Amino acid sequence: MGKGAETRERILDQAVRIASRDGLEGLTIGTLSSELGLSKSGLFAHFGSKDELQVQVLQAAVDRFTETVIRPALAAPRGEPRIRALFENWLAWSNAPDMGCILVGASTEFDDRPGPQRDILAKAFRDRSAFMAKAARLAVEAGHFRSDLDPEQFAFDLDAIVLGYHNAQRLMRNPKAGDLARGSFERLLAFYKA
Amino acid sequence: MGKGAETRERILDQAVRIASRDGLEGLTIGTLSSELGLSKSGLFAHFGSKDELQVQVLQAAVDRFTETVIRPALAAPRGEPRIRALFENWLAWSNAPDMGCILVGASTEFDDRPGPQRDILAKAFRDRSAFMAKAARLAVEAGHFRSDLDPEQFAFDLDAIVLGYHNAQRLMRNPKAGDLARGSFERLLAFYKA
DNA sequence: GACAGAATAGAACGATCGTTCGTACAATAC
DNA sequence: GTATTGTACGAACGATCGTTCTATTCTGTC
Repeated sequence: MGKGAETRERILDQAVRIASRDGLEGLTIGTLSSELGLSKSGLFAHFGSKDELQVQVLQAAVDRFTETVIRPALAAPRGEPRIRALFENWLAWSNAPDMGCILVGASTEFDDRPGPQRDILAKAFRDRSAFMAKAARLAVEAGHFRSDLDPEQFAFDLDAIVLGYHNAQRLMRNPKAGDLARGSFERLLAFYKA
Repeated sequence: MGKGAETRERILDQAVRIASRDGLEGLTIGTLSSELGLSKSGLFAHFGSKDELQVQVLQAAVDRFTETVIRPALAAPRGEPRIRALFENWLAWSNAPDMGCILVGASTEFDDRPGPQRDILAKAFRDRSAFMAKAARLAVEAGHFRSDLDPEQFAFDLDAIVLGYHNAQRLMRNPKAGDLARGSFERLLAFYKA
């Protein structure tokens, strides 16, 4: 990896952190460069525009989500175990102060503003839904879940629980957020179990 | 109502609209004043600071939510009908282009930033949860729901469904978002029905 | 070790940010 | 009708925004 790519990674690393705290629009080239000890123009040259910086930050966040939540879940056996692993990994991600916020935050920042940022997010969320739906189908095939299960509905339900957890945990600071999310999750599983 | 209060209302009205599109931080005194045909300083004088403007915009949004979603639901009979009314009003609110976004958006903008904005949001969300929990308790008393229902869990579940709807509808533009949310809602009700 | 290209710094641009100030007009009180 | 108060404006402030230059330093190649 050349020197350029190396610092670019360092930049994105810090940028994800800032964007998770202040949102993607709150991420500023000035503060980002000064926190990294770089010059504004030096940092800017890596991306060419703020839009491109935002796009790359988003892509980095999406990649990390895949690496942290999705991929480890694939190590668990198909069916219910994999779905449980996915859920727990996801809760942990959502709780991480440096990253949990960025995708949810960006999704509300850009859901009404067309552009590449929105496109990346929409694709990432649709992919995630598709992954959950597929995991549900595999659970049906494995005999863990009822065969009349609607995979898309299952994906929606699971997504909603994690969003609810995020809100209860981060905004309301509800100490029972984890218990409530798991309660909801167990009811979901109980309903679909074969 | 004096002239001052009148323009202040006009300002907040437009401000809620802008904040719903661009977020509370994206709401700018310059654009807000120019969209209203006012001078920056004239508008500014009504609030004294951007923080205070944000606080009043948030409070206005919370009040409108109460007026649009909560109060009409209270007109429905206690128990299941009231809960159904609440749910449908809430979905409609979430879909309104001018307002549905502002509370959800602001909650992710400020969930990691202490201050009066966060306080207002956290209180509003906790109050809403408490209202849902109480509605669930009334449904138990009315004999519509099982007596072993956990009101707090019910409130979490309902909250999560609407958040999931919001995300599926606004970001993913999933045309089935309404069906999915209602499917989830019916499963919730079926589970708790006496 | 000279050289080409990439990587970074520095200064400056116009625009816009939130905010302050002094002033002018409008409404209200006496 | 005058005095007082409330309401809005215009100009300007310093700070910061994203961006564009030019110049300098560093990196890797023959």
